[in-house]
Amino acid sequence: MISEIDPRGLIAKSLSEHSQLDVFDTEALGRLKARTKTFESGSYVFREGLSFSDYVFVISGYLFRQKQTSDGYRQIVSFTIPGDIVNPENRFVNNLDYNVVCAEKSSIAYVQKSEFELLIDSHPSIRLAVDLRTTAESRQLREWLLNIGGRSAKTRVAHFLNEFAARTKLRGLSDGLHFSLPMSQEQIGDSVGITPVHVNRAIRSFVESGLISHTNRKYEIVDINGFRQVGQFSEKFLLVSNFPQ
Amino acid sequence: MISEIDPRGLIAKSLSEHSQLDVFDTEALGRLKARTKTFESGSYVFREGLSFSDYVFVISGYLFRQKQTSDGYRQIVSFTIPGDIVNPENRFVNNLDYNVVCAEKSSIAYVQKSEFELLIDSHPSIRLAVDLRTTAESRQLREWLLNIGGRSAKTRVAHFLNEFAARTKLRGLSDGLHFSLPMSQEQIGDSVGITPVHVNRAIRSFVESGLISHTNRKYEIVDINGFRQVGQFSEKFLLVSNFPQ
DNA sequence: CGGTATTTTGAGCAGTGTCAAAGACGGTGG
DNA sequence: CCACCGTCTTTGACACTGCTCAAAATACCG
Repeated sequence: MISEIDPRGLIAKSLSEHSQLDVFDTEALGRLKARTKTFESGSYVFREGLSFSDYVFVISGYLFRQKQTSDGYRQIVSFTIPGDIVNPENRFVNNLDYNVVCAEKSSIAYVQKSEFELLIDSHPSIRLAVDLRTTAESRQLREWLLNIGGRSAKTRVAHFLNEFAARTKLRGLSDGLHFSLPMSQEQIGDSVGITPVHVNRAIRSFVESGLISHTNRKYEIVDINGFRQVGQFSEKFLLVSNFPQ
Repeated sequence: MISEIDPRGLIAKSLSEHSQLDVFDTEALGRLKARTKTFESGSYVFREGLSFSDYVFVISGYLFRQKQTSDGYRQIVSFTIPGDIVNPENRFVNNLDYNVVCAEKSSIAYVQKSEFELLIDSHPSIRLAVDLRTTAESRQLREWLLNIGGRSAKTRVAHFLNEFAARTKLRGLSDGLHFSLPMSQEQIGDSVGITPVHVNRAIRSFVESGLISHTNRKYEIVDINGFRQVGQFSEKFLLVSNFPQ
């Protein structure tokens, strides 16, 4: 099941989302020594505040970054897809301000801090690629802020589903119209700031109006233009434009 | 009024918030050649998507970074205080995904891209400081996401006011208890995702319960512990810990 | 196959939003 | 220096989105 995914290619693909990598860069990425580990659904890959030193790449599976209020509400602040770096801030700090939890059984690769940073230092375009990924993630945070702060419950859910479709397509993990989303409706709710009951009503309304179809956790976007419109979704925020202008 | 603020010292102070700068770093920062410009309240310093090339520092005044939905809602995604870099992503991209607007009359310093990057390249601790500021800003975005997604209207407003107090204190711009907040209640609402009417009710309730006092746009936090508790506020997220652990 | 977690649905309610108007403030021009 | 005007704050009444509680139906897992 996982075997069809090429970890090294995925990471290179992730890093070349916003700028070019050449063959030497890609090969160097392929030579990284990684220790891989599998986590069950729901298990914590990182705990907030604990220090670490390795870089962590997602090989397969989807993970959440999440924070909590003092009265127990859990807010999902982003999710990773295969190829993403879980802790890019590892270059600058040695702990995280969020927890990282698996949405499903996931496979994770650990790369030593020194080894990855040596790679970055010797390959300027890999360094740029990592920096651009970080910039892109900041943009995603701001878009989520706009989504949660400024849109209705239904629109938020549609935006979230559109984002998942777009990101997996960009990474070559789906065709952008058919995908299985390994998240409960409660987790979707915690991502967009509404209750699971309301997530359900939103999704059902999309199905009823013929925008998507949905069974178990498989989604098909039937009317992509209509669905994007409902979610006020534009994939512009997923793409950062690189120099030169 | 502005004359009591030392721009160069402020920028150094901003950059040394999360790591150490030595005298040589500070002096080098002081030698930066800057072109300064004054903007009126409400004017745009940057427009989303437009390309630029200079680094922009805030000398005095408060600015918003803001985005809009397609149906016109405006979400403020962060605000800057004097000493901040408005566009730190200038190192990697040449345009912004948000607009930058003055909350009040503000003074801005432009530093040439090449000059600032030369400085970064020759001063590793300045480079680290900039990277740490960027990391800190990502943390702030995630905290805002938690605030908007997971807390009640009153709690959000209290959290926002606490954050303003804490950040200005950290930068040496207030004592953390008395401050004038140059934002309308509508702008506060757009920051935390509620209507201005509701912001007003929240603030009034804080006044009535003796947590703060408030006239015009001057605030005094009377019961700091109580007010932090109401806002579920901890300033941990403002501080990133530097290596070594 | 049984037990558990998730999805789905309903009914009632609470927190926020909407609309509207009055009061306060601050800036401007005469 | 004052009167005016526009913007912001404050307040009230009411509507509605989204939440709570609860229970049934369905899917998942060992």
